[in-house]
Amino acid sequence: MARNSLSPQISNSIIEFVKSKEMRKGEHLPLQMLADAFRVSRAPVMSALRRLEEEGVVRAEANRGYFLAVDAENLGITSRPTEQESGEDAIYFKIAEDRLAGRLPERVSEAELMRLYELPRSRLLKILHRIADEGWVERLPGNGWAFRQTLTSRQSYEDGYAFRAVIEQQAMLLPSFEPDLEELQRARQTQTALSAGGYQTWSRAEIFKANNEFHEMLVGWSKNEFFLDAIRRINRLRRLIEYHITIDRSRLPKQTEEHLHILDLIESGRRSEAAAFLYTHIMGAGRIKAPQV
Amino acid sequence: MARNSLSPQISNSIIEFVKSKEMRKGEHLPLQMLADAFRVSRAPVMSALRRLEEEGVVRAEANRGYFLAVDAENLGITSRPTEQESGEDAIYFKIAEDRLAGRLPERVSEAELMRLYELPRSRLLKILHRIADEGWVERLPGNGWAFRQTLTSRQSYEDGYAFRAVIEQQAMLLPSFEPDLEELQRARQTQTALSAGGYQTWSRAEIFKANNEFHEMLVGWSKNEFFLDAIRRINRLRRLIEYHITIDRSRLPKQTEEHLHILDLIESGRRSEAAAFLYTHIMGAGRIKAPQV
DNA sequence: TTCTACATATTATGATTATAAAATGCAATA
DNA sequence: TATTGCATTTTATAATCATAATATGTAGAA
Repeated sequence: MARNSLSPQISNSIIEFVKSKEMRKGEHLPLQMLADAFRVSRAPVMSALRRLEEEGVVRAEANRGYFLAVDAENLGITSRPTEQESGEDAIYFKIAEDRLAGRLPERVSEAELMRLYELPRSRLLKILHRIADEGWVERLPGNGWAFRQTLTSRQSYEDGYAFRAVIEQQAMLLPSFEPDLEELQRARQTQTALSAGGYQTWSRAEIFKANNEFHEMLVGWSKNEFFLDAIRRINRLRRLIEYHITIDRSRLPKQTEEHLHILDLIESGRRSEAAAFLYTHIMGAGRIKAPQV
Repeated sequence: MARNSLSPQISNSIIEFVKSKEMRKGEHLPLQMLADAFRVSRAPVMSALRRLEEEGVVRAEANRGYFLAVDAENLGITSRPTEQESGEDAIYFKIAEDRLAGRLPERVSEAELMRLYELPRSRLLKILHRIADEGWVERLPGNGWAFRQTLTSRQSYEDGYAFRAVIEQQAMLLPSFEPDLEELQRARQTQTALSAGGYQTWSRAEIFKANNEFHEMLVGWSKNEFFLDAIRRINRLRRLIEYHITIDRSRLPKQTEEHLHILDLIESGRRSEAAAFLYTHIMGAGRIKAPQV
C-alpha cells in the first residue's frame, strides 16, 4: 500500500492562500508559485487544482493553467478536514486522553500501541516523535516508551506558566524587539471582536487559537527564534491540557481587555511597562485556570 | 538482521554507576537494581555482567549473582566507546559537518541520505528525528527534509546566547530555586581542578562537558523542568556548533573564576547578585567566542 | 521567455518475514 | 524472602517488495 496523498491538504492550503491574499476572480495561479509556497513539487499542486476545478473553485485553460473562478472572499468554508491530518491528530489526542485517564500505563511497547490504535509502525512513530518533541513521552533504551509526568502533574502545569511568563516578558525586553504595526492592528481587531461578544459565540478552539496567536505574535517581535520556539513548544502542550478544561468564559472579557492594554502600552513605546504587565497577566491566568489533579 | 545489543552500553553504565557510588570490592550488584537504574529489563544487564566478568571487573557466584571484583576507584577508564553509540553519534556529527561545509544541500530526500551514510531507514530516521528535535532540520510535507538556518547563521548563534542568559538568570530568580549544597561542593571541586591547571590538560570534550554540567546544574536547582529542558536543548545545539571551534584556553581561567564566584554568591545567599552576574557571564562568552560566518 | 502538460524517474509507505534482542514468568537456591 | 538463572514470550530491526505517491526534465503552447 502507498502513502496518503498530499493533495487534499494542498487543496485546503490553496483556499487559505487565496483568501489571505484577498485574490479576485480571474487571477492566475501559477503552479510553481504555489508549489514553492507549500514547499512541495508541482505534482501534488497539480492534482489539487484538478480537484478544485471539479468543485468550481478554479477554472482551467488549456496550456495556460488555472485561474481563480470566484473572488476569494466569497469562498466560504470550502476547506474540509482531510482524513489524513484529522486522523493523525485524532490519534494524538486519543493517546493524550487515554494517558490522562490512566488507560495507558507509564510504559508501553510500540507493538502494544500499534495494536491499540491500529496503526502501521511508521505512522505511530511519527506521532510518538511529535509527542516526544513536546516532551511528554520518551523512548526507553530497550523496548518501549515511557510517559513523563508533564501531562499529569499539577506542579508541571504551574511550572509551565512560570516559564511562559518569563519567556514572554523577557522576549519583550530584548533589544531586537520591535512590533510589527500592521500585525498589531490586526491583533487589536481580533481582540476587539472577541471582546464585543465573540467570547460568547466563538468555539473553544477558536478562542484558544486566537489567544495563542496573540502571545506568539508578541514573542515573534523579539526576532529571536529560540524564544519563539520555546513558546510554540509549550503552547502545543497547553493546548493539550486545556483542551478538556471548560473555558471560563466569564474571564474572557478581562483577558481581552488586558491584551488590548498590552497592545496600547507597546504602541505608545512603554515597553518595560508592557513586559511587566504581560508577566502578571500570564501568571494570573495560570493561577486561576489550573486544573485539579 | 536484528538490532544492536544494548549490553555494551550497559557495561559502560555499570562501570559509571559503581564509580559514582564509590563502591568497594566485594559489593553485591543485584540485577533488578541495575535494571531499574538504567530503565531496562534484567536481560541486557545480565549479559553485560557476563561480559564484565570475562574482563575481571566483577566476579560471579553461582545462584548468588555478581560482585564487584575491584574497588570502583581502581577501575580506570575501562569504558570504551561502543560501536553502537559511537556510530550513531559519528553520523550525527558527520551530517552536521557536511551541512556546515555545504556538502549537503538545503533539501535532501531520505533515500539520498540512506545512500550517503549507508544506513537503513529506521536508523537514519532516528537520527533525523533527533536533529529535528534540536531544531535544525524539518520534514517537508512531500518528500525529503530541509535544513534550517539555525546552524549556519551568526545571528542564530548570538540569539542562542541571549536565550541562555535569560533562561539561566531567570531560573535562578524563581521562588522554587534552591541550591543542592552537596552538588555545589562537587562543582566547586571540578571548577577548582580546572582552574588549577586542568584547563591546559583536559580534552576539549571534557572541558565542554564540565561547562555544560555546571550550567545545567544551576538551572536544575530551579526545580522547573521547562527551564531545564530549554537549557538542555540549546546546549545540545551549542555542542554541535562549538565542537569545531578551537577553544581559546587562555579564557578558561577567567571562566572558571567566574563560575566559582557564582557559587560563592549562591552559597552566601546573594541570589539576585548571582543571577545578574550569571547573565553577564553568559553574554560575555557569547560575544567573544562567536564564530565567523 | 514563462509556464503548462505530459512522460519519466525517484521517493516514501506499508505489508511481510527472519532474526536477535529485550522482557518476563517462575522454579531453584542462598 | 529476595534474587538468580533459565525458559518462554514478546519486541524491535532490517531487508525485500509492490504500489501509489512526489519530484523533475522537457517539448510545446501562450
